[in-house]
Amino acid sequence: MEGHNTKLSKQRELVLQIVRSTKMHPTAEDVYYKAKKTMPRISMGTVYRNLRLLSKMGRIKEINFPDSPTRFDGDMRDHYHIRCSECGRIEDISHFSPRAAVDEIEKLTMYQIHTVHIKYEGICPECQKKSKIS
Amino acid sequence: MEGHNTKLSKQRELVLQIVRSTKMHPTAEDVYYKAKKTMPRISMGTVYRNLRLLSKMGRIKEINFPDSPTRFDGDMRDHYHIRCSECGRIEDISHFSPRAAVDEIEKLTMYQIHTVHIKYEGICPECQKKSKIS
DNA sequence: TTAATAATAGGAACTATTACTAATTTACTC
DNA sequence: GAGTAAATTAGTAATAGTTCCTATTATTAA
Repeated sequence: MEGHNTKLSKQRELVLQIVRSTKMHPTAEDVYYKAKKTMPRISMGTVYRNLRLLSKMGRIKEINFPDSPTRFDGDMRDHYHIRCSECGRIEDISHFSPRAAVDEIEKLTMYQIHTVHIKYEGICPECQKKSKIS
Repeated sequence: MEGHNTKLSKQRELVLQIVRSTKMHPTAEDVYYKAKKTMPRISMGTVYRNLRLLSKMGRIKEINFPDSPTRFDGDMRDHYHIRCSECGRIEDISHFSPRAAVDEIEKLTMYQIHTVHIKYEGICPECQKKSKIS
């Protein structure tokens, strides 16, 4: 996997810059239309491929909420997200650790929270064994 | 929205029972094939529609991880999920509050955790206003 | 029992995403 | 710098997951 200093193709650079320069948590489509303003011939496939790669490179984050397309976030600092189940907007939550009580987050954001999703991702014991062997 | 005591159609009842009777966090497809064993003529559309409805009724939960189809969980008790990024399996985490340190969860599960997703869902201030007016 | 309502099976349609391919760009070597 | 290999692209076709549509069937209420 390429490091943070690897030179990126023009298209990849543009995609990264677009995702980084907004707090709107854009979808792939959003990124595509913004990119077209600078590079009218860029293709959707290129946008998707680069979003995927940048995400694997650890330079942007994917945000998946149910029933909506994947969104992307260029802010790699530790923070969480809150979505309005009515209008679908996604906003950042900062300055609070995951330990913050839901009450506190409600006060901070003025949202009426009804669901908390907490998910961990990692490598399970069996797969850890497998990768040691191979 | 119907309550917990509303009588469900046979198909809806079956879908609910299948999701409840496993800890495998099945996909819609999984549910469909299990359902066919009891009701060979049940259709995919029916399975999807009922999963969606049951989820909206608050009788089952949806689990969305990136790059994989939606999974369903009939266990409505407070608990969290952990996915292996290698093999994709999803397991439950119980007995720990969201406050549990990642370290503790690693010890408990033997996973090597590399990502924590925390998401809140609720209704934003603007939408709260809107629903008061209408 | 009839009329209204809800739910179904089956299949078509849709949306988000990925895969394919020929052409282009970039990087590497002499 | 020219030649060659490797990476990336644009454009398009294909796919997977999910939702929608329609005619039919089941359920409920009067």
